[in-house]
Amino acid sequence: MPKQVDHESRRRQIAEAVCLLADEHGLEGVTLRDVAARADVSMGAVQRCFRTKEEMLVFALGHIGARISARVAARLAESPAQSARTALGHATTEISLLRPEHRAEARVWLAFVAQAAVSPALAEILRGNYTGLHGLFTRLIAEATATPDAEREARTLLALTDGLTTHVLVGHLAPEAALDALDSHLARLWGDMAA
Amino acid sequence: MPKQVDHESRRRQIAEAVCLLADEHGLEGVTLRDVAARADVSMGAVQRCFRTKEEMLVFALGHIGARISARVAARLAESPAQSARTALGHATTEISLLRPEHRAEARVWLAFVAQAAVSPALAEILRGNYTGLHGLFTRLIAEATATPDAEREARTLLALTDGLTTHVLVGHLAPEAALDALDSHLARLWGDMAA
DNA sequence: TACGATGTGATGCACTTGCATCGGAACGGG
DNA sequence: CCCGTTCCGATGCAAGTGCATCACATCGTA
Repeated sequence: MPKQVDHESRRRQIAEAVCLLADEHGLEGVTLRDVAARADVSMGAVQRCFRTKEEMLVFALGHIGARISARVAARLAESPAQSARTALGHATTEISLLRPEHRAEARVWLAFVAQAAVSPALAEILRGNYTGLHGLFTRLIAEATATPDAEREARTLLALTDGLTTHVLVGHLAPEAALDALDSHLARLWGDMAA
Repeated sequence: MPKQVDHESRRRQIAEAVCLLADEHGLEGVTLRDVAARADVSMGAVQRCFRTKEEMLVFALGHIGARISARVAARLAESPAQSARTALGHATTEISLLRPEHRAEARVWLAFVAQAAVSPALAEILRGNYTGLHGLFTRLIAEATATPDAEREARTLLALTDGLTTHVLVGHLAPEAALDALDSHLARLWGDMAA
Protein backbone atom coordinates (compact mmCIF):
# COMPACT_ATOMS: atom_id res chain seq x y z
CA MET A 1 0.00 0.00 0.00
CA PRO A 2 1.44 3.38 -0.95
CA LYS A 3 1.40 6.66 0.86
CA GLN A 4 -1.54 7.10 3.16
CA VAL A 5 -3.09 10.28 4.42
CA ASP A 6 -5.46 10.84 7.30
CA HIS A 7 -8.31 12.18 5.26
CA GLU A 8 -10.58 12.93 8.16
CA SER A 9 -8.13 15.15 10.01
CA ARG A 10 -7.34 16.97 6.80
CA ARG A 11 -11.01 17.56 6.19
CA ARG A 12 -11.29 19.06 9.63
CA GLN A 13 -8.28 21.24 8.95
CA ILE A 14 -9.91 22.51 5.76
CA ALA A 15 -13.22 23.04 7.53
CA GLU A 16 -11.37 25.15 10.06
CA ALA A 17 -10.02 27.32 7.27
CA VAL A 18 -13.52 27.66 5.81
CA CYS A 19 -14.75 28.96 9.14
CA LEU A 20 -11.93 31.47 9.41
CA LEU A 21 -12.69 32.87 5.98
CA ALA A 22 -16.44 32.87 6.48
CA ASP A 23 -15.89 34.82 9.66
CA GLU A 24 -13.94 37.49 7.84
CA HIS A 25 -15.82 38.01 4.60
CA GLY A 26 -18.98 35.98 4.87
CA LEU A 27 -19.67 32.79 3.00
CA GLU A 28 -19.34 34.59 -0.31
CA GLY A 29 -15.70 35.21 0.42
CA VAL A 30 -14.97 31.52 0.67
CA THR A 31 -13.17 30.37 -2.47
CA LEU A 32 -11.31 27.14 -3.06
CA ARG A 33 -8.04 28.96 -3.51
CA ASP A 34 -8.32 30.99 -0.34
CA VAL A 35 -9.38 27.97 1.62
CA ALA A 36 -6.39 26.04 0.38
CA ALA A 37 -4.07 28.89 1.26
CA ARG A 38 -5.57 29.28 4.72
CA ALA A 39 -5.33 25.60 5.45
CA ASP A 40 -1.70 25.52 4.20
CA VAL A 41 -2.67 22.97 1.62
CA SER A 42 -2.65 22.93 -2.14
CA MET A 43 -5.85 23.43 -4.06
CA GLY A 44 -5.53 19.92 -5.38
CA ALA A 45 -5.66 18.54 -1.86
CA VAL A 46 -8.87 20.41 -1.19
CA GLN A 47 -10.39 19.04 -4.35
CA ARG A 48 -9.41 15.53 -3.40
CA CYS A 49 -11.01 15.79 0.01
CA PHE A 50 -14.21 17.29 -1.31
CA ARG A 51 -15.42 16.59 -4.79
CA THR A 52 -17.27 19.89 -4.94
CA LYS A 53 -17.39 23.17 -3.13
CA GLU A 54 -20.84 22.53 -1.72
CA GLU A 55 -19.64 19.23 -0.29
CA MET A 56 -16.91 21.17 1.48
CA LEU A 57 -19.37 23.69 2.88
CA VAL A 58 -21.70 20.97 4.08
CA PHE A 59 -18.86 19.29 5.90
CA ALA A 60 -17.71 22.57 7.41
CA LEU A 61 -21.19 23.29 8.70
CA GLY A 62 -21.38 19.87 10.29
CA HIS A 63 -17.94 20.46 11.78
CA ILE A 64 -18.75 23.72 13.47
CA GLY A 65 -22.13 22.45 14.59
CA ALA A 66 -20.47 19.50 16.24
CA ARG A 67 -17.95 21.78 17.90
CA ILE A 68 -20.63 23.97 19.39
CA SER A 69 -22.64 21.02 20.57
CA ALA A 70 -19.52 19.51 22.08
CA ARG A 71 -18.82 22.70 23.98
CA VAL A 72 -22.32 22.71 25.37
CA ALA A 73 -21.97 19.11 26.44
CA ALA A 74 -18.62 19.86 28.04
CA ARG A 75 -20.09 22.79 29.91
CA LEU A 76 -22.85 20.59 31.22
CA ALA A 77 -20.50 17.85 32.26
CA GLU A 78 -18.33 20.41 33.99
CA SER A 79 -20.95 21.20 36.61
CA PRO A 80 -22.99 18.04 37.00
CA ALA A 81 -23.83 18.51 40.62
CA GLN A 82 -25.86 21.63 40.01
CA SER A 83 -29.53 21.73 39.29
CA ALA A 84 -31.12 21.44 35.90
CA ARG A 85 -31.86 25.12 36.08
CA THR A 86 -28.29 26.22 36.23
CA ALA A 87 -27.47 23.61 33.62
CA LEU A 88 -29.98 25.17 31.27
CA GLY A 89 -28.57 28.60 32.00
CA HIS A 90 -25.11 27.40 31.12
CA ALA A 91 -26.30 25.70 27.97
CA THR A 92 -28.16 28.73 26.68
CA THR A 93 -25.36 31.17 27.32
CA GLU A 94 -23.01 28.75 25.63
CA ILE A 95 -25.24 28.45 22.57
CA SER A 96 -25.85 32.16 22.32
CA LEU A 97 -22.18 32.55 21.48
CA LEU A 98 -22.21 35.89 23.21
CA ARG A 99 -18.69 35.80 24.53
CA PRO A 100 -16.30 37.71 22.31
CA GLU A 101 -14.13 34.68 21.69
CA HIS A 102 -17.11 32.96 20.12
CA ARG A 103 -18.17 35.87 17.99
CA ALA A 104 -16.43 34.30 15.02
CA GLU A 105 -18.35 31.08 15.44
CA ALA A 106 -21.54 33.06 15.61
CA ARG A 107 -20.80 34.86 12.38
CA VAL A 108 -20.01 31.61 10.64
CA TRP A 109 -23.17 30.05 11.99
CA LEU A 110 -25.29 32.92 10.79
CA ALA A 111 -23.72 32.78 7.35
CA PHE A 112 -24.58 29.11 7.11
CA VAL A 113 -28.12 29.64 8.34
CA ALA A 114 -28.75 32.24 5.67
CA GLN A 115 -27.33 30.00 2.99
CA ALA A 116 -29.38 27.10 4.28
CA ALA A 117 -32.54 29.02 3.48
CA VAL A 118 -31.79 28.42 -0.19
CA SER A 119 -29.68 25.26 0.00
CA PRO A 120 -31.48 22.05 0.98
CA ALA A 121 -28.24 20.22 1.67
CA LEU A 122 -27.16 22.78 4.27
CA ALA A 123 -30.66 23.00 5.70
CA GLU A 124 -30.59 19.28 6.31
CA ILE A 125 -27.47 19.50 8.46
CA LEU A 126 -28.81 22.52 10.26
CA ARG A 127 -32.08 20.82 11.11
CA GLY A 128 -30.17 17.97 12.62
CA ASN A 129 -28.30 20.31 14.92
CA TYR A 130 -31.37 22.23 15.94
CA THR A 131 -33.29 19.05 16.62
CA GLY A 132 -30.53 17.85 18.90
CA LEU A 133 -30.46 21.09 20.85
CA HIS A 134 -34.22 21.14 21.03
CA GLY A 135 -34.18 17.68 22.56
CA LEU A 136 -31.58 18.73 25.11
CA PHE A 137 -33.52 21.84 26.08
CA THR A 138 -36.74 19.88 26.35
CA ARG A 139 -35.20 17.38 28.73
CA LEU A 140 -33.66 20.05 30.92
CA ILE A 141 -36.85 22.08 31.07
CA ALA A 142 -38.96 19.07 31.86
CA GLU A 143 -36.55 18.15 34.63
CA ALA A 144 -36.37 21.60 36.14
CA THR A 145 -39.98 22.66 35.95
CA ALA A 146 -43.48 21.31 35.99
CA THR A 147 -44.47 23.02 32.81
CA PRO A 148 -47.06 21.11 30.82
CA ASP A 149 -45.40 21.81 27.49
CA ALA A 150 -41.65 21.58 27.78
CA GLU A 151 -41.32 21.16 24.03
CA ARG A 152 -42.89 24.48 23.34
CA GLU A 153 -40.74 26.19 25.94
CA ALA A 154 -37.67 24.60 24.43
CA ARG A 155 -38.66 25.87 20.99
CA THR A 156 -39.14 29.34 22.37
CA LEU A 157 -35.88 29.30 24.24
CA LEU A 158 -33.89 28.05 21.28
CA ALA A 159 -35.38 30.66 18.96
CA LEU A 160 -34.72 33.35 21.53
CA THR A 161 -31.05 32.48 21.85
CA ASP A 162 -30.65 32.47 18.08
CA GLY A 163 -32.42 35.79 17.71
CA LEU A 164 -30.38 37.41 20.45
CA THR A 165 -27.17 36.17 18.91
CA THR A 166 -28.19 37.62 15.58
CA HIS A 167 -29.05 40.97 17.06
CA VAL A 168 -25.71 41.14 18.79
CA LEU A 169 -23.92 40.29 15.57
CA VAL A 170 -25.47 43.10 13.59
CA GLY A 171 -24.78 45.48 16.42
CA HIS A 172 -28.34 46.11 17.47
CA LEU A 173 -27.76 44.73 20.94
CA ALA A 174 -24.86 44.82 23.31
CA PRO A 175 -23.86 41.36 24.53
CA GLU A 176 -24.79 42.36 28.06
CA ALA A 177 -28.29 43.37 26.99
CA ALA A 178 -28.75 40.04 25.26
CA LEU A 179 -27.57 38.13 28.31
CA ASP A 180 -29.87 40.19 30.46
CA ALA A 181 -32.85 39.37 28.30
CA LEU A 182 -31.94 35.71 28.32
CA ASP A 183 -31.58 35.60 32.10
CA SER A 184 -34.85 37.37 32.53
CA HIS A 185 -36.61 34.92 30.28
CA LEU A 186 -35.22 31.97 32.19
CA ALA A 187 -36.16 33.50 35.50
CA ARG A 188 -39.71 33.90 34.32
CA LEU A 189 -39.71 30.32 33.15
CA TRP A 190 -38.80 29.13 36.62
CA GLY A 191 -41.19 31.49 38.29
CA ASP A 192 -44.15 30.51 36.22
CA MET A 193 -43.79 26.84 36.06
CA ALA A 194 -42.05 25.55 39.08
CA ALA A 195 -42.77 27.69 42.09
CA MET B 1 -33.82 70.26 -19.83
CA PRO B 2 -33.35 66.98 -21.62
CA LYS B 3 -34.93 63.64 -21.03
CA GLN B 4 -35.81 63.05 -17.43
CA VAL B 5 -36.33 59.81 -15.63
CA ASP B 6 -37.95 59.16 -12.31
CA HIS B 7 -34.88 57.82 -10.63
CA GLU B 8 -36.56 56.98 -7.39
CA SER B 9 -39.20 54.75 -8.90
CA ARG B 10 -36.58 53.04 -11.02
CA ARG B 11 -34.48 52.42 -7.97
CA ARG B 12 -37.45 50.81 -6.32
CA GLN B 13 -38.04 48.71 -9.39
CA ILE B 14 -34.46 47.52 -9.28
CA ALA B 15 -34.65 46.88 -5.56
CA GLU B 16 -37.68 44.71 -6.21
CA ALA B 17 -35.67 42.65 -8.67
CA VAL B 18 -32.88 42.30 -6.13
CA CYS B 19 -35.35 40.89 -3.64
CA LEU B 20 -36.75 38.42 -6.15
CA LEU B 21 -33.28 37.11 -6.94
CA ALA B 22 -32.16 37.03 -3.32
CA ASP B 23 -35.22 35.01 -2.51
CA GLU B 24 -34.37 32.42 -5.15
CA HIS B 25 -30.64 31.95 -4.82
CA GLY B 26 -29.56 33.93 -1.81
CA LEU B 27 -27.60 37.15 -1.90
CA GLU B 28 -24.74 35.43 -3.65
CA GLY B 29 -26.97 34.88 -6.65
CA VAL B 30 -27.57 38.58 -7.08
CA THR B 31 -25.47 39.83 -9.99
CA LEU B 32 -25.77 43.09 -11.87
CA ARG B 33 -26.70 41.32 -15.07
CA ASP B 34 -29.43 39.20 -13.52
CA VAL B 35 -30.81 42.17 -11.65
CA ALA B 36 -30.98 44.18 -14.85
CA ALA B 37 -32.72 41.34 -16.67
CA ARG B 38 -35.18 40.80 -13.84
CA ALA B 39 -36.03 44.49 -13.67
CA ASP B 40 -36.43 44.65 -17.46
CA VAL B 41 -33.73 47.26 -17.64
CA SER B 42 -30.34 47.41 -19.25
CA MET B 43 -27.25 46.95 -17.17
CA GLY B 44 -26.27 50.49 -17.94
CA ALA B 45 -29.41 51.77 -16.29
CA VAL B 46 -28.63 49.82 -13.15
CA GLN B 47 -25.16 51.28 -13.06
CA ARG B 48 -26.54 54.77 -13.48
CA CYS B 49 -28.92 54.38 -10.57
CA PHE B 50 -26.33 52.86 -8.27
CA ARG B 51 -22.68 53.63 -8.58
CA THR B 52 -21.69 50.31 -7.07
CA LYS B 53 -23.24 46.99 -6.28
CA GLU B 54 -23.06 47.55 -2.55
CA GLU B 55 -24.92 50.82 -2.95
CA MET B 56 -27.64 48.87 -4.71
CA LEU B 57 -27.82 46.28 -1.97
CA VAL B 58 -27.98 48.92 0.71
CA PHE B 59 -30.85 50.60 -1.04
CA ALA B 60 -32.64 47.28 -1.53
CA LEU B 61 -32.31 46.48 2.16
CA GLY B 62 -33.74 49.85 3.10
CA HIS B 63 -36.53 49.26 0.62
CA ILE B 64 -37.65 45.93 1.98
CA GLY B 65 -37.24 47.14 5.54
CA ALA B 66 -39.49 50.06 4.83
CA ARG B 67 -42.03 47.78 3.22
CA ILE B 68 -42.18 45.49 6.22
CA SER B 69 -42.44 48.39 8.62
CA ALA B 70 -45.16 49.90 6.49
CA ARG B 71 -47.11 46.68 6.59
CA VAL B 72 -46.85 46.60 10.36
CA ALA B 73 -48.02 50.16 10.60
CA ALA B 74 -50.90 49.43 8.24
CA ARG B 75 -51.91 46.43 10.31
CA LEU B 76 -51.92 48.54 13.43
CA ALA B 77 -53.92 51.32 11.82
CA GLU B 78 -56.38 48.77 10.54
CA SER B 79 -57.61 47.88 14.02
CA PRO B 80 -57.10 50.98 16.11
CA ALA B 81 -60.00 50.39 18.43
CA GLN B 82 -58.52 47.25 19.89
CA SER B 83 -56.30 47.09 22.90
CA ALA B 84 -52.55 47.44 22.90
CA ARG B 85 -52.34 43.72 23.54
CA THR B 86 -54.00 42.69 20.33
CA ALA B 87 -52.05 45.38 18.56
CA LEU B 88 -48.81 43.83 19.76
CA GLY B 89 -50.05 40.42 18.71
CA HIS B 90 -50.76 41.70 15.24
CA ALA B 91 -47.42 43.47 15.01
CA THR B 92 -45.42 40.43 16.05
CA THR B 93 -47.16 38.01 13.73
CA GLU B 94 -46.68 40.52 10.94
CA ILE B 95 -42.98 40.86 11.64
CA SER B 96 -42.44 37.16 11.98
CA LEU B 97 -43.25 36.86 8.29
CA LEU B 98 -44.74 33.47 8.98
CA ARG B 99 -47.45 33.61 6.38
CA PRO B 100 -46.45 31.80 3.20
CA GLU B 101 -46.89 34.89 1.06
CA HIS B 102 -44.20 36.59 3.13
CA ARG B 103 -41.78 33.71 3.07
CA ALA B 104 -39.88 35.38 0.27
CA GLU B 105 -39.47 38.55 2.28
CA ALA B 106 -38.22 36.51 5.18
CA ARG B 107 -35.59 34.80 3.07
CA VAL B 108 -34.42 38.12 1.69
CA TRP B 109 -34.30 39.59 5.16
CA LEU B 110 -32.25 36.71 6.49
CA ALA B 111 -29.84 36.97 3.59
CA PHE B 112 -29.30 40.63 4.37
CA VAL B 113 -28.88 40.01 8.06
CA ALA B 114 -26.16 37.47 7.41
CA GLN B 115 -24.39 39.81 5.05
CA ALA B 116 -24.71 42.64 7.54
CA ALA B 117 -22.58 40.68 9.98
CA VAL B 118 -19.61 41.40 7.72
CA SER B 119 -20.75 44.61 6.01
CA PRO B 120 -20.93 47.75 8.15
CA ALA B 121 -23.01 49.63 5.58
CA LEU B 122 -25.75 47.01 5.65
CA ALA B 123 -25.53 46.68 9.41
CA GLU B 124 -26.17 50.38 9.71
CA ILE B 125 -29.46 50.16 7.82
CA LEU B 126 -30.43 47.06 9.72
CA ARG B 127 -29.82 48.69 13.08
CA GLY B 128 -32.09 51.52 12.07
CA ASN B 129 -34.91 49.15 11.31
CA TYR B 130 -34.46 47.15 14.48
CA THR B 131 -34.31 50.27 16.58
CA GLY B 132 -37.58 51.46 15.10
CA LEU B 133 -39.30 48.17 15.79
CA HIS B 134 -37.83 48.06 19.27
CA GLY B 135 -39.32 51.46 19.99
CA LEU B 136 -42.71 50.41 18.73
CA PHE B 137 -42.69 47.24 20.81
CA THR B 138 -41.56 49.13 23.87
CA ARG B 139 -44.43 51.59 23.58
CA LEU B 140 -47.01 48.90 23.06
CA ILE B 141 -45.74 46.81 25.95
CA ALA B 142 -45.60 49.78 28.29
CA GLU B 143 -49.13 50.65 27.32
CA ALA B 144 -50.52 47.16 27.73
CA THR B 145 -48.77 46.05 30.90
CA ALA B 146 -47.29 47.37 34.08
CA THR B 147 -43.97 45.74 33.53
CA PRO B 148 -41.09 47.67 35.04
CA ASP B 149 -38.80 47.05 32.11
CA ALA B 150 -40.69 47.34 28.86
CA GLU B 151 -37.46 47.85 26.97
CA ARG B 152 -36.11 44.52 27.98
CA GLU B 153 -39.35 42.78 27.14
CA ALA B 154 -39.34 44.46 23.76
CA ARG B 155 -35.80 43.26 23.13
CA THR B 156 -36.77 39.74 24.05
CA LEU B 157 -39.87 39.78 21.92
CA LEU B 158 -38.08 41.15 18.89
CA ALA B 159 -35.31 38.58 19.16
CA LEU B 160 -37.86 35.84 19.60
CA THR B 161 -39.75 36.76 16.45
CA ASP B 162 -36.53 36.87 14.49
CA GLY B 163 -35.38 33.53 15.81
CA LEU B 164 -38.71 31.88 15.12
CA THR B 165 -38.72 33.21 11.58
CA THR B 166 -35.25 31.84 11.03
CA HIS B 167 -36.15 28.42 12.35
CA VAL B 168 -39.16 28.26 10.09
CA LEU B 169 -37.03 29.24 7.11
CA VAL B 170 -34.53 26.45 7.58
CA GLY B 171 -37.35 23.99 8.10
CA HIS B 172 -36.75 23.29 11.75
CA LEU B 173 -40.15 24.59 12.77
CA ALA B 174 -43.55 24.50 11.17
CA PRO B 175 -45.12 27.95 10.90
CA GLU B 176 -47.89 26.84 13.23
CA ALA B 177 -45.40 25.79 15.89
CA ALA B 178 -43.70 29.16 15.65
CA LEU B 179 -46.98 31.02 15.96
CA ASP B 180 -47.90 28.85 18.91
CA ALA B 181 -44.66 29.67 20.68
CA LEU B 182 -45.14 33.35 19.97
CA ASP B 183 -48.71 33.37 21.28
CA SER B 184 -47.65 31.51 24.37
CA HIS B 185 -44.90 34.00 25.05
CA LEU B 186 -47.27 36.93 24.68
CA ALA B 187 -49.84 35.29 26.94
CA ARG B 188 -47.21 34.87 29.62
CA LEU B 189 -46.20 38.46 29.21
CA TRP B 190 -49.75 39.60 29.93
CA GLY B 191 -50.20 37.15 32.75
CA ASP B 192 -47.04 38.13 34.53
CA MET B 193 -47.08 41.82 34.23
CA ALA B 194 -50.55 43.12 34.02
CA ALA B 195 -52.93 40.92 35.93
C1' DT C 1 16.05 -2.28 -6.10
C1' DA C 2 12.55 -1.68 -9.30
C1' DC C 3 7.70 -1.20 -9.74
C1' DG C 4 3.16 0.58 -9.51
C1' DA C 5 -0.54 2.42 -6.97
C1' DT C 6 -1.68 6.97 -4.57
C1' DG C 7 -1.71 11.35 -3.35
C1' DT C 8 -0.06 15.98 -4.89
C1' DG C 9 -0.02 20.61 -6.73
C1' DA C 10 0.82 23.58 -10.66
C1' DT C 11 -1.52 24.77 -14.67
C1' DG C 12 -5.33 25.23 -18.07
C1' DC C 13 -9.94 26.30 -19.22
C1' DA C 14 -14.46 27.97 -19.79
C1' DC C 15 -17.12 30.95 -17.53
C1' DT C 16 -18.87 34.76 -14.68
C1' DT C 17 -18.17 38.74 -12.09
C1' DG C 18 -18.26 44.04 -11.32
C1' DC C 19 -17.09 48.04 -13.46
C1' DA C 20 -15.57 51.43 -17.34
C1' DT C 21 -16.31 53.12 -21.82
C1' DC C 22 -18.59 55.16 -25.76
C1' DG C 23 -21.56 55.92 -29.79
C1' DG C 24 -26.03 57.21 -30.27
C1' DA C 25 -31.14 57.86 -29.07
C1' DA C 26 -34.41 60.93 -26.73
C1' DC C 27 -36.06 65.12 -25.35
C1' DG C 28 -36.62 70.21 -24.22
C1' DG C 29 -34.98 75.18 -24.83
C1' DG C 30 -33.15 78.53 -28.34
C1' DC D 1 -35.68 73.55 -36.63
C1' DC D 2 -31.70 72.32 -34.34
C1' DC D 3 -28.62 71.78 -30.85
C1' DG D 4 -26.99 70.48 -26.35
C1' DT D 5 -27.81 68.03 -22.36
C1' DT D 6 -29.16 63.77 -20.39
C1' DC D 7 -29.81 59.07 -20.44
C1' DC D 8 -29.39 54.51 -22.51
C1' DG D 9 -27.59 49.97 -23.72
C1' DA D 10 -24.14 47.27 -25.92
C1' DT D 11 -19.50 46.04 -25.56
C1' DG D 12 -14.83 45.57 -23.53
C1' DC D 13 -11.91 44.26 -19.95
C1' DA D 14 -9.26 42.58 -16.14
C1' DA D 15 -9.85 39.80 -12.32
C1' DG D 16 -11.47 35.89 -10.21
C1' DT D 17 -14.35 31.61 -10.05
C1' DG D 18 -14.98 26.32 -9.74
C1' DC D 19 -13.49 22.40 -11.78
C1' DA D 20 -10.53 19.17 -14.85
C1' DT D 21 -6.12 17.67 -16.13
C1' DC D 22 -1.57 15.72 -15.84
C1' DA D 23 3.34 15.13 -14.94
C1' DC D 24 5.62 14.22 -10.83
C1' DA D 25 6.94 12.96 -6.00
C1' DT D 26 6.15 9.34 -2.47
C1' DC D 27 5.72 5.22 -0.39
C1' DG D 28 4.75 0.00 0.39
C1' DT D 29 5.55 -4.15 -1.98
C1' DA D 30 7.60 -7.80 -4.62
